[in-house]
Amino acid sequence: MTQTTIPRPRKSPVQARSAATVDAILEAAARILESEGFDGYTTNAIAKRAGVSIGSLYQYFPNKDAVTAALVMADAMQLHDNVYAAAEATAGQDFRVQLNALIDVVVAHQLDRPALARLIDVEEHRLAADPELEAKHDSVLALIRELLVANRIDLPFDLDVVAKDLFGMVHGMCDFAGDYGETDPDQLKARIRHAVLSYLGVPAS
Amino acid sequence: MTQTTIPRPRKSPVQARSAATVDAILEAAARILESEGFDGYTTNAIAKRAGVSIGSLYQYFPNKDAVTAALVMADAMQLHDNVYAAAEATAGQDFRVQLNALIDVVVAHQLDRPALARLIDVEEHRLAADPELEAKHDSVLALIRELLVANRIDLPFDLDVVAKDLFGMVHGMCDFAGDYGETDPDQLKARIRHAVLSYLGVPAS
DNA sequence: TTTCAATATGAGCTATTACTCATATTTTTA
DNA sequence: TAAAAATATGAGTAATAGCTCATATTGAAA
Repeated sequence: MTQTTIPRPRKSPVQARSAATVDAILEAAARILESEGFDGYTTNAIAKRAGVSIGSLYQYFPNKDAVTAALVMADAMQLHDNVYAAAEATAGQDFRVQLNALIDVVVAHQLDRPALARLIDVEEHRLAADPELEAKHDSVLALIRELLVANRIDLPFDLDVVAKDLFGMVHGMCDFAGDYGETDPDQLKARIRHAVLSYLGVPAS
Repeated sequence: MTQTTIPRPRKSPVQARSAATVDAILEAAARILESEGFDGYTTNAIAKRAGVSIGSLYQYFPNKDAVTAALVMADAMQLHDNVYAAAEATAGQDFRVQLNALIDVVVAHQLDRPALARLIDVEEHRLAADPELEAKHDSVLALIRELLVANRIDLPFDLDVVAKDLFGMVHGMCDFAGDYGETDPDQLKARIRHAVLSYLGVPAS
């Protein structure tokens, strides 16, 4: 059964081998979710694929949801870090360049392992809200907002919700493209850029 | 356990009372998914909430996935019918009016029971592809495409993918709005209209 | 080297859940 | 009204999944 309590690691690994165990568990969990979906996503299967015993899994995670929560958090951190790296790499450049860099990161994040990304989204909703996770999300949205403010984007909407809209748009378009087996990511990216730029009222080039 | 075989009703109800039983089961399934999520979504719980025995449930559905598939299909048909009704009601009117009518339908469909809509989406992916279901989806997309063609929308993209993009955008924006607890649907609708119209290059009014 | 903490193991317990089936009740048909 | 078909019942079964715990092994500290 799934718990509703906030899942936290039971103990922190101090030696190198236990850190490797935790990593292996998370990677195995991701791969199972990706290849089997929720059906095959059992703690015994995760431990087996990770090459560790079920007992070891429960040494570092109090329950199954804790494994999932760690997976969700790792995913959020990766997106966060990539977004910030892209922003830094394009700082001071043309607005469109900056925006494209961000779009590239988000699209890549969604298209890299589409099935996994989708299931992580689902689990994110099911699990109790984790303040640390929310902070990562808010941080990403804040970055986008700042970019809009700095470039004097003027819309009849609050820029906070505009940032969310952009994120939602990109998300939704990626999901649908995946659903319909779109293969060319560049085509998709071009349309997403078009959608974002036109929403913001920025001339294409 | 979940089956991967295509779920089909075991037998069709012929008397009125059994049709009522089937309806009660599907409504109960929807309500449980909505209020408890996947955790509480068990066949025994569905039967109980529907006020029928577990045996009755399995008279009309060969397995649990068949219940879910029926739920998914009902949802798709509702959207399909509403979209076509809206198109018919605004036929011949201004393009923006027609488009707004469609947007209203899709947004309403997504916001009416947001948690349910989301979980139905998830199940839709997990279940084996049902040709009848795909046909409903394609039919909706085709309607949108026709609307674009009839109004000579000219974009550097194939109108097939444009229709999907629009759907994805609306979907994603609704989901995100729900996530962040947006309460005013009119505000959201205004932004979605803006997003769609600007993507299509149609002046606002 | 000895001691102790950290880590790893996996058989097995408990609870849950999808699903069956023998039986009972209701409705239709003849 | 009698027979047959349709529908409803729910205790029970088999399988599975989350999780524990007594024990073993490995590494660090003294």
